Amino acid sequence: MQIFNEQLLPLLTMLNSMQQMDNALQLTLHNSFQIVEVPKKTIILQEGKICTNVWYVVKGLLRTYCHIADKEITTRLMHTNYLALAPGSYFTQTASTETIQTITNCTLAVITYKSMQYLLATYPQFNYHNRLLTEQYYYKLEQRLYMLRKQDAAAKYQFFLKNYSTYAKYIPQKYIASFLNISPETLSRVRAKYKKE
Amino acid sequence: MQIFNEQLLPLLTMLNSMQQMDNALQLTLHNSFQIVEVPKKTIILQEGKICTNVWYVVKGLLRTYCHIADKEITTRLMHTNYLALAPGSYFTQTASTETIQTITNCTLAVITYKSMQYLLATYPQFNYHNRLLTEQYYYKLEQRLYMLRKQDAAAKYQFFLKNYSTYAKYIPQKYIASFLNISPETLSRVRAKYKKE
DNA sequence: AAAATTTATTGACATATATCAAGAGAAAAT
DNA sequence: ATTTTCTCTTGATATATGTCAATAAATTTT
Repeated sequence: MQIFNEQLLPLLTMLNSMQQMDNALQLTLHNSFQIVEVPKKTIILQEGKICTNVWYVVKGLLRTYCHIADKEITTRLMHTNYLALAPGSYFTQTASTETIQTITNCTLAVITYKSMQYLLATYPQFNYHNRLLTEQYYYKLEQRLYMLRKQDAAAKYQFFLKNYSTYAKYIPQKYIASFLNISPETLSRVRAKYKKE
Repeated sequence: MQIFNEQLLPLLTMLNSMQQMDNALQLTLHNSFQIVEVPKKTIILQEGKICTNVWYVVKGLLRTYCHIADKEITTRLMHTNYLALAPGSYFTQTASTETIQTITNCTLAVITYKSMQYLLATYPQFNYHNRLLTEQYYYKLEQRLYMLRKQDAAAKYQFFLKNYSTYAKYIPQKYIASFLNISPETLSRVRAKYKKE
């Protein structure tokens, strides 16, 4: 019996819960990953480069950010059990407009775009898992879009609390502010008001 | 040789360009569609219902809208060669928070969720096309999210002009305004300024 | 541990956009 | 064709949030 790396078990379990993977697929997938330890504040994908990896977050917190009108905007917050990538770049294998950076020290499982393409071509079944994952990430993206449409700063912050409360204390407020598309000062005031009540 | 409905040819061509479909898949897919004519301002999916169809837009314009803080917000604009659905509802087969409505008279090709699931289960290859489509729609969604982060109303309107110019004149301004997350009055002022220059 | 740097808070003020309202224009209904 | 309804425009005003600045707090570096 194959001994799987326990750090990959949550990922494999999640994929198997969608649809049991054939042994060959599961084994090859498992062996395609490489575990890496990354210190905090490390850039793992630089804007302008092509995203040729997917990073499965075993442990830790990351963010993606980009520049809009000269400002650094945090566009995504990624935590344990999340797949980190720059979708726009990864899907089309063109230069990324986003940078991916660790916030805390992280344990990541890396798989290359090439390995993924091999797996998808060799095990047609794997397209199913991939489609479901893409659908899930589409749904999450839609939730963030709805957040940006919310009435005011307080409502946006509530969205953050609801979805990221577990990790809230590890994320600098200026990141949260740009993620919510409000100024750090406004976020500070919203939080101050919250504490009072 | 199979005679395909010419109204479905652009869709089939597009899917084949991703990866040539086997004859059986192509034929079954083709025959799973039903062509319908829908008058303008018709609701084809009501908020609260489960989205059990995908509508391929042969001809015409549609929108999705939802309610945020008692206001009707247009969340998507869909035109010829687009796949119309309520992703959040369709993917999970739960009640939709969005309504889908025609703007103009439309010719639509309808396929049911059930047929799609059958095709995906019977022809594993089809998961590939589905994943690529989901990726494409993910990318478009991301573009709309970036739009909402733009500096001011004028920049948002520019996004609209760039992406929807062909259809602009058929879309009531109040729909455009809520799509861009600005008030109709502000949009009117932005446009007035544009005309001057 | 102390110094230096970064981040968060708080106040004062500026500003883009929302809201309200009234009239003009366009589309739909009779 | 005329009336009715809906949509768009334009002005006046309100307001939430951005910007600037100065201090406080926290984090990082030496």
